[in-house]
Amino acid sequence: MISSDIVVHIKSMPIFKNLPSHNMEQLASIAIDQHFRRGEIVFSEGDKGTGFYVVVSGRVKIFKLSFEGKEQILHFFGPGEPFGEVAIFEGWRFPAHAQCVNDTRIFFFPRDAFVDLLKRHPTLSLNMLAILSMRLRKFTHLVEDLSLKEVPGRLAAYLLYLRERNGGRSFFELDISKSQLASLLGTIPETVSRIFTKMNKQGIIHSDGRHIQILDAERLRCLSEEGERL
Amino acid sequence: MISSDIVVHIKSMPIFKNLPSHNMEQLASIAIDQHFRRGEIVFSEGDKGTGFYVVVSGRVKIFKLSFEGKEQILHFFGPGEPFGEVAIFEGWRFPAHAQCVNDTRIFFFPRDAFVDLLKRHPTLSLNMLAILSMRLRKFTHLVEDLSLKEVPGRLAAYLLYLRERNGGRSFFELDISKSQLASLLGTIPETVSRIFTKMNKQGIIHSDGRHIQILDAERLRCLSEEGERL
DNA sequence: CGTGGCCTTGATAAAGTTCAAGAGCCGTGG
DNA sequence: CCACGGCTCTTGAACTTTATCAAGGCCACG
Repeated sequence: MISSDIVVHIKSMPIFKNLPSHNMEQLASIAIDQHFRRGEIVFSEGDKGTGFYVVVSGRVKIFKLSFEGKEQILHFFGPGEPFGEVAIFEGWRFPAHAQCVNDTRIFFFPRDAFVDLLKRHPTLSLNMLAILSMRLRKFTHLVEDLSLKEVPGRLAAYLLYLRERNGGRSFFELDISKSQLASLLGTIPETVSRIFTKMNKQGIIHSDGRHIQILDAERLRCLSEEGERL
Repeated sequence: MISSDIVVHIKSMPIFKNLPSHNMEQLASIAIDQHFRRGEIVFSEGDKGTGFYVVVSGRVKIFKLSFEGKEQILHFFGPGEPFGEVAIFEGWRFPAHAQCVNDTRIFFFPRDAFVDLLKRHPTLSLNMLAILSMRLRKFTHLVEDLSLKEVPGRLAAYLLYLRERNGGRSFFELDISKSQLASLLGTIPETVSRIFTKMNKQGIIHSDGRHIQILDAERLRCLSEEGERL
């Protein structure tokens, strides 16, 4: 007897959208319910991947580390988002680290049972293809940012993204610490701090701790899209 | 009557590996044979994608441009390699530009017919998933390089990669111009040139034009993996 | 033999990182 | 309730890396 709780969660996951109900139950029967504390590692770069994960609640960050310990965050994943799929289709080893940012609940789907299901359900494959495509698109953006924009431009883009994610409201909260933000933007906390200060002084934003208010969205757009200088 | 030439090429493409023969013919019947001159654009960022492409011969580069015109190359694709797939599974628009580096022959596969085939052939879906996964892995590397390594480290990594690709021989040729190499490494030709000069002076490599000989592979490894300085 | 492309080299400037110090904040425990 | 230690964040100054600008060399091709 499968916990109906698990089925309910699975039904709400975009990756399993449009699947017939009995498949949801199959999935529930292979899912392994896992709980992690804030800071715990789900997997490390190079680990063998024997399946993939979907976040139920909480948040996971995927990141790379340099020799000196500098961190580059590749993604944050929240409820409903899958991660670790690359290792099941190709290469077998995880290309980066995964760590829980909060206390987090995760379903783990073992590879073989899942691939079986994929073979029998084209819908599921197409969902998966769409997810990987979306991720590729995101990476394309990240590469563009890292190589073609300077840090103020990346920060500006991120603030505009946050505004969008908050329904277009110009007043919102940072959902991550500034150090994590630095790591996401491919820089260090000091640099982020200095840029925040400058943006405040120039009246582009008003920020206090994690509270951000965008005062001059047009200016942010110029910074992010046209390489304008601070 | 389908040109048997097309079928032959399709059969040799990894993406269609393990497909039954009659599907190869179906594919051949929907493939559109295209020819481009060196320098021609296949598609531009933002264009609507109505299908995807596979290189038959020649070479295509996928890249992003900054406002000031700086170029970041994301991939080079050669014979047998598909590109432009992201737009058919998600988002509809190409996230980057595609341009032919040489005179190039390409097969174009229209979206709908291809998705049809995907739905009926799990093998094809799994091939596709593997390809997208490989690409994600490559991007992970690219992001790591751009954000976590300095330019000498990236160049070192690229030289070691070239050596590997040449069956481990320490003497080989650059397959792209140094300007293109700069663009691939996320920097500018001047910087690449200076680093080559330094590596030569330090006896790490011996290079003359496009001919490269690796003299101290261990040193290259340190540069690329341990952040050692030139 | 001249012209255009690509590559090299040097001087200079900008952006970002490192190092170091200190401010603000919060939960714990005396 | 206050003091303490441990965070994260901020700020300043020196330094490193890389980009920019400018000039000149090399070579292939017409």
